[in-house]
Amino acid sequence: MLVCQVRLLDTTLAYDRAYTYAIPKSLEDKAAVGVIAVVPFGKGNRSQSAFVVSLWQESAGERKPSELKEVISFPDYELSATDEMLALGAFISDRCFCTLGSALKLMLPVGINLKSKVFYRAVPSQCDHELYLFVNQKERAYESEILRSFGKEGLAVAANLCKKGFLTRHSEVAEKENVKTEQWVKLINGDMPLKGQKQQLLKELLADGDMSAESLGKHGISTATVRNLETKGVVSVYRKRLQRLAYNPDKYENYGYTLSEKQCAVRDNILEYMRCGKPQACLLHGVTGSGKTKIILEAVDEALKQGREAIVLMPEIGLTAQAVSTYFARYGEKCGIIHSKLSVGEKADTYARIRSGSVKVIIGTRSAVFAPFENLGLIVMDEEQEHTYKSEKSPKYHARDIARFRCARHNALMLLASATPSVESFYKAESGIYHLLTLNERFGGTELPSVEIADIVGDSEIEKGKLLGEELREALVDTVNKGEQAILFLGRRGYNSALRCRSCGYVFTCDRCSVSLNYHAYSNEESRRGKLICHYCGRIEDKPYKCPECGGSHIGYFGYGTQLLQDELEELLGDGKALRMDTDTTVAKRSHDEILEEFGRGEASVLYGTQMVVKGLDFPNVSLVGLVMADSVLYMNDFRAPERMFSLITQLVGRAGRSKKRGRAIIQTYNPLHQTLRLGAKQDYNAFYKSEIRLRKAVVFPPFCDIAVFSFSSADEEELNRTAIAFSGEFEKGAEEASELKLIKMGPYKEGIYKIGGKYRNKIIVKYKDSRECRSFFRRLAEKYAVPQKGVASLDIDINPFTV
DNA sequence: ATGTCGTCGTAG
DNA sequence: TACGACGACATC
Repeated sequence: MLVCQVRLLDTTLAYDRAYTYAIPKSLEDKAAVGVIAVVPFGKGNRSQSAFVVSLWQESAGERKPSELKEVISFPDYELSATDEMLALGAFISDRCFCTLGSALKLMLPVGINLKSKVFYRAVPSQCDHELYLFVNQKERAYESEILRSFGKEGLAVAANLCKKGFLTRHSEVAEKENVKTEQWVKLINGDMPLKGQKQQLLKELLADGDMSAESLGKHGISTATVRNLETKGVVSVYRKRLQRLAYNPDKYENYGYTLSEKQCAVRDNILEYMRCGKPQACLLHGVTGSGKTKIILEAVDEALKQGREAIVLMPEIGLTAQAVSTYFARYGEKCGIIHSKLSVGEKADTYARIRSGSVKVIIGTRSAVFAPFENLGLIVMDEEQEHTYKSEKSPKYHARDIARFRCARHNALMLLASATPSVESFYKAESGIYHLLTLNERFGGTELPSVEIADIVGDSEIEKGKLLGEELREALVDTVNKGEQAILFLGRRGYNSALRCRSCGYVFTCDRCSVSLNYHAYSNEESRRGKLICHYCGRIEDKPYKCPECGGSHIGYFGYGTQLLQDELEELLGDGKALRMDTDTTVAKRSHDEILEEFGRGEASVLYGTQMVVKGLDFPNVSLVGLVMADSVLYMNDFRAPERMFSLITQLVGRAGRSKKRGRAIIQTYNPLHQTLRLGAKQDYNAFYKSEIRLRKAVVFPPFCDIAVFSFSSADEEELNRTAIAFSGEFEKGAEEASELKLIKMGPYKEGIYKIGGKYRNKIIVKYKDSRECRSFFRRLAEKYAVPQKGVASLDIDINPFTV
């Protein structure tokens, strides 16, 4: 008897383990490790989808046949989990405390629906119940249809009718692969004389190659015309898997370059790592404009030359269209793209092209790290410090960890690249875990823009409540008059939790954590309302009446809107001169590009907005960049705030440094002496890193520890507190018993935004050093709490989150 | 999550 | 005595 173990795709942690099933004789030849199986599960034998993880022959006497259920089917998907996928899934579920199924689903080609569905069938009988007649009308009446037509009680009635024998209940796993095809038309006999105008046009169009029926439609050719010519034997119609190329390779120009001596040296190092046959990790620290992209291209070339594949990850594809075009120009058809804004069909196409071996290079965002290559030579992470590499949805994996795992398995190179590496990665490079390669020369002799820190304390415009201080206003007017362009960056919109003295700019910070205190104006909890709270140590202070620095009593929040800036810019420069780009204006897929193209054509003088304006955009006519309010970034309650500030300044400065003329960068702040700003202005990463790592070490933050955040949520506040306190107690007990793990627990704290979507949220923060023992301790807790149960708030675990 | 089974309470 | 509600329990 052939027997297999499977892991379910849809489970909760509580019952996430291997289950053993017998394989019926008729299915034996389809069984293999990694294939998807449909199995009956639970008392009701609901159909569930699962991956086969092991397979063996058992002699008949070994166990009673009744002990095992049988596999229902092995659906014919063109996919099966490789050993690597299964191992990676186990790795993810171990680190992220999620089920193996949810980890494996990350790697599943998109467009496959594996959800189990319940349906009813009518038993031929004399029953005139409304619901019976409804079910009797169709082959299968799905639970969802009954729910739609009869509401909730319909399901109860259905259960009743089953009991009485009028209906039978079944379940199935949807086995449809979501592959879309479209009609294409081919010219097969061009010599035949044609009369009609439309027919002539069709022939001409097809002379250059096949076309889809849809695009023929755009030329005014109806399906009737096509069908007519098909019957005459002039054209043939066939169905083709929809190929939706998000980017048309034709429109990209090849990008020629030569490497400097220094760049060659770095390149040679990288090639050496790629040729050594062992897994390697390397941090390429290159200042803006030092030619990192060229080096990455050479590394990709090497992977292809070795007959291996490469993945190049970018923080956000929509913002790096220029970079993407470089890859398309160079690798053409061998290049594919994966990111979250692609449609299901587009992703399925790309996966299919990877599987067929025609795509060797994948450019993409976080999820592209799972691209199903089987002979990887290289994984690049550009701008490796970016938070977009960490998933915000469970499983909350970090692409860097996945890259490390895959590179280890493929003896490949993990190449992290950045102008401002994360403190963690630079620390690893310094300690010799990663090879450190540095490019500190800008090529082409372009000069770094001058960076000016504009002190806005006492600025007459700012005191009037304006966002643009005297210096920045002047510079803007000057730039526009010269016919040049400017980019303005605003901090996060409408986020105003830090308190500031309006007279001297003093920001209220927690002296134990050197982060800003959060002012809780509208806390739901009496004891916190109107108080200043530190989210790291939990300390609570009364709202101060006067500034401890200057004694002034004008104390206010940070916070401003883009609208205000719009008004100011219009007043200053005239209507239609400023273009806004933020999440509100860029919900549509193409909108980014449209805005950027408009700006690129010079239709506006100023581009302003949040994060997106600072990403790798090259506009040679931009000679001024402004950071409207540095302080809002600096005092976000997060230990990574300085790191992000530094990175932000670097990127901003980079935007103004692309032209022949020397650019200017102006940073408005109430804290002109803040060290991060000063080092940022000087673009002295090494000094910044040194001071930052010293601080992290002193207060024990990553890389000197790991951080686990246990977040609870519940619609019932009482239940939330009960759970968090119970968990907290249990945690302390466990931590005491295993004191060698050196766990430091903080909290429970209320979440900064206490209520979201009707749910109250709480969290416990734990500092620890990752180890197998710690993970198994956490897992024990997770299995107990991260399971939906009545009277207990639900738990979510985030390991090393980006913001704490 | 989700079905089954057993216990308990209330109406008949 | 009978049926429904609710909680414990297990999921190959």
